[in-house]
Amino acid sequence: MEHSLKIKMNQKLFLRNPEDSDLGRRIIKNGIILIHEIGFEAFTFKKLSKEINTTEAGVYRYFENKHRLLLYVVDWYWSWQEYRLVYHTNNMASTEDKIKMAIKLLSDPVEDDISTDYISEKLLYEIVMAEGAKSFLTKHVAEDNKDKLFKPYKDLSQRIAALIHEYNASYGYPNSLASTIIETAHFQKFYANNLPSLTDFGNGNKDKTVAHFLEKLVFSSI
Amino acid sequence: MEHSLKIKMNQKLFLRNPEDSDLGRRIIKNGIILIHEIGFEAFTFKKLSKEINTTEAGVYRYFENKHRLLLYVVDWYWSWQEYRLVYHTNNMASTEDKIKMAIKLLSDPVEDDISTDYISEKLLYEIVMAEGAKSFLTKHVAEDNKDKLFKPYKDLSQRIAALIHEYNASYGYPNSLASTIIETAHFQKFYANNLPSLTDFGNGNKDKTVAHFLEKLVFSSI
DNA sequence: TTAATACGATAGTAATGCTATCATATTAAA
DNA sequence: TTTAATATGATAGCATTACTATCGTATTAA
Repeated sequence: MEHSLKIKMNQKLFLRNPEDSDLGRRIIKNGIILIHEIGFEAFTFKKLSKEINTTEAGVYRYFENKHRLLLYVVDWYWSWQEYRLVYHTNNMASTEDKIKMAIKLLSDPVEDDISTDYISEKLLYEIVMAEGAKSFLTKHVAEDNKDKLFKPYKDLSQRIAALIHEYNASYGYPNSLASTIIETAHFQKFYANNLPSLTDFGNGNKDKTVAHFLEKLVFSSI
Repeated sequence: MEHSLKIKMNQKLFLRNPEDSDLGRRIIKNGIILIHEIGFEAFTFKKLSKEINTTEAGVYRYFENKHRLLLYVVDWYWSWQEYRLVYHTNNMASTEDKIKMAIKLLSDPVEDDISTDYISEKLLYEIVMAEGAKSFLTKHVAEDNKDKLFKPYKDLSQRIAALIHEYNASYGYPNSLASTIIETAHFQKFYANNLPSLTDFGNGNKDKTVAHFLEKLVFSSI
């Protein structure tokens, strides 16, 4: 049996649905590759259009601007993470195990899976680590939020918050703890790669991992 | 007695030291105001030069580009926070109290203090909340790090890590916990203001604060 | 008194972030 | 099967951004 994961994306993210055409899928696929390669600041639609043999105007027909494209791929990533969480905790009895699985899925290195042929989950993971915060650190965060552009992130966070509540209903900060887990998983990885003195995940410490750090943090406090 | 706080800034941050001239101080002062007002993406040296009645070239004589100016003010902020931490924990006997003070200083609303007439700490705090991560989320983070441009942040983090180690020498993740405290304090504030469902700090919950959330988190796990 | 410097004024240039128009190929509807 | 709609390619254009360079003058330091 072939599995093919189809994530329903918010219509406000795009002008024309990139899933529906070859050009659209090339925009997503090579957009991810190019953002990963040169960084979101240096990334332009002109450069992308050259990579995929179309014109700048061709890309603009799909996305209003590069920030919307970033939101698209970041949203896709969070939806994918939520799907993975549901999938991997489906048959689990213990809430503790479910929370541990959530931490593991957010912290462990991501490998490409077969779910979508034109999206590299591994590159997406690195993009979210390095550029993810830029999707909401803008002056138009309020309008974007009204358009529900952060829903996938919130859904994931709320799902984890619900697990925390299930584990201990008297704990006072399930939502903050959930968003902290998600942010910290990605930030600590970024630090470990780029500013390692801010972490304890040196090359010598094979036993010390982001997942273990977060597990201790979470289960001590809830 | 008049106190005047002088923070020694990394020479690589600027081409000409902005502290040394009236124009330089106007660049810093109004740079902070303008970044706060329109956001770092929309901020340009041309707009800033108009505000302070100089020319674009005039600003470029002080800073290579706007990212360096952001680094300058962010570095200033972290140095100021470290200074505050040292100052406020100076006469404390208990390590626990010192850690609580660190959390408090990073989490509580910042008010302008008299330390520097041309820098608004309150605006800086909001800039760091909304734009701070952009100072290191770049493709040139490695070179910037070599130039020690993140030293103030690291110094603050290491000082907190040292307190954590002092409190419990057997705890395995003092550096990661310290950087997590700093990041989380600012991120949770940003969320509370902009994406409140990711937090538990609604207007109704006067007793629930970022400081209390972090205190519980930290002292449960160490 | 001269020499250095800081700054204002102005110009220029490549790249960015778009918008608009027109032609053509393909697909869908009548 | 003709017609109409749609998607893409090709090209142009334009305001803004992100700089760099030059020149004259006022102020300051040697």
